Amino acid sequence: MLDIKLIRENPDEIIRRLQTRGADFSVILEIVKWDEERRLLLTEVEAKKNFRNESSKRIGLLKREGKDTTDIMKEVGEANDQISQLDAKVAEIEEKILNVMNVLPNVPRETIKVGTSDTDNKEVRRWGEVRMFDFEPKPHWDIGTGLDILDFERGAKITGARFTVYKGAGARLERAIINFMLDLHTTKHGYMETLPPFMVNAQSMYGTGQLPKFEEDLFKVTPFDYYLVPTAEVPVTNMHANEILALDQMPVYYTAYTPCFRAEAGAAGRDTRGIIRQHQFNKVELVKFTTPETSYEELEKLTNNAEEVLKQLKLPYRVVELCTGDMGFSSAMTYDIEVWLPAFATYREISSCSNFEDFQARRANIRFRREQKGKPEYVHTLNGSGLAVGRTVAAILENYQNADGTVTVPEVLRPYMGGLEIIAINKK
RNA sequence: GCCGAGAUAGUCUAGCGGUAGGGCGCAAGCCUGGAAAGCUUGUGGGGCGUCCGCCCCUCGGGAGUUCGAAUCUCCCUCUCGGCGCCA
Repeated sequence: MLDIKLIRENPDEIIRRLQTRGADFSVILEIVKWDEERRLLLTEVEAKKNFRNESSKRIGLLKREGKDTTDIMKEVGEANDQISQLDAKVAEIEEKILNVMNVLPNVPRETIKVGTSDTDNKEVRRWGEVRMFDFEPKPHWDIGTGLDILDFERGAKITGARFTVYKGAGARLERAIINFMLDLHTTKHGYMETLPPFMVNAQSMYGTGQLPKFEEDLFKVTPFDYYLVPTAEVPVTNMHANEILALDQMPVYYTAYTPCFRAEAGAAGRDTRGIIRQHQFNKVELVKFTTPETSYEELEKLTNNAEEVLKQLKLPYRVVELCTGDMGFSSAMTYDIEVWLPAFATYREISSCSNFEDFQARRANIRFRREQKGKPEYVHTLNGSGLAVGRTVAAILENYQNADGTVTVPEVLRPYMGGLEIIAINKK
């Protein structure tokens, strides 16, 4: 949610910056008109309410004295009719404003490169040596089925397309990665581990910006008003909804493992093979609540924390800064971390780290106080994947594959795999 | 799922048809050599305004009754206790 005061004061500036996302936002000018109309009506109806309050007090006094109140009650009755009409008009305008405000994306930070798609993204840095194979590297789905650690057919049988069964060392590898990431972030990077609900209510989805605009991307748990989480960002950010944080407890760092559920509406035909794009996948998420003046510094640190996972796994990656046209709805600035996948011969997104500034905080009403008596201000919220677990498995299978079809286990994961060094075909 | 009790400002609590009172916390002022204590004032959201102020809203959410609702009626949500079911 954008600040209506900013829109009121500088509509042209807001329009200009929003339009770098590649859509038309002249509706902002409508909002400004409605907002002015709303305030005029408010002044009018509040004067009438003042009359009603004063009159009601007098009626009380007059009745106590046993005097006649017929005339004044008639006046209040008329005022009441006008009040209910004006109130209805105000509510109508407010709804109109809110309906538009709810689907307005965040304003990109001033420094973000203007562009229309991922081809305009700016590469910030690269890390690691891309491995040269002396054999033809196989895609992770061939490696996974060859070792019988990924079972796509049974996943489809049990549930449907884009669901996969992990078996034996594959299941253990997934679990090992989760534990490794959580341990790294909690012991080295200062995050508090949380294990939130995997379903949230509509209010929480609104708070982080998934609703009302992106309902078709979510799994709804009928007949409840609950949704399966598409990312731990939703439950963890909403942990502090409607709260006022104390300055001395900030910045707040949380990490959380959750499965993520995405309908992937509109993704038909893309990444249909393998585990790159699933309806259900695991992710370890990093979430921060910061003051406005430190949020961009915290974004750098958060991104570095996610990169550290890839460094320790010795997986080559690059970091790109998303252009205005490629950024998510709620974000003001986003870094994507892309891991090298040999079979695709390209870098693929494995983490997305964003600063939402006060966009989510305003929707979810998350504030902090600088001083005991000070006015509450909105916090800045940030999050990033640290990392997507399924895609990490895919990256390990492809980058660590051997000519005989086996896969070497990255050193840092071996303690989590009972010392296993090589994943060979499942014996049972 | 059933029965009961609750939800009041940062926090605790009173009020149960006349427009939110008190305690604590916090802040400012007075007092003081300085503090504590004490006393006074303030404490959420919004609107209007020549910055002095004025007004509206807010008692879990919504609808209704009334000149007037924290208070009465109905619906819903959540919390706590008991019973039932259950990994």
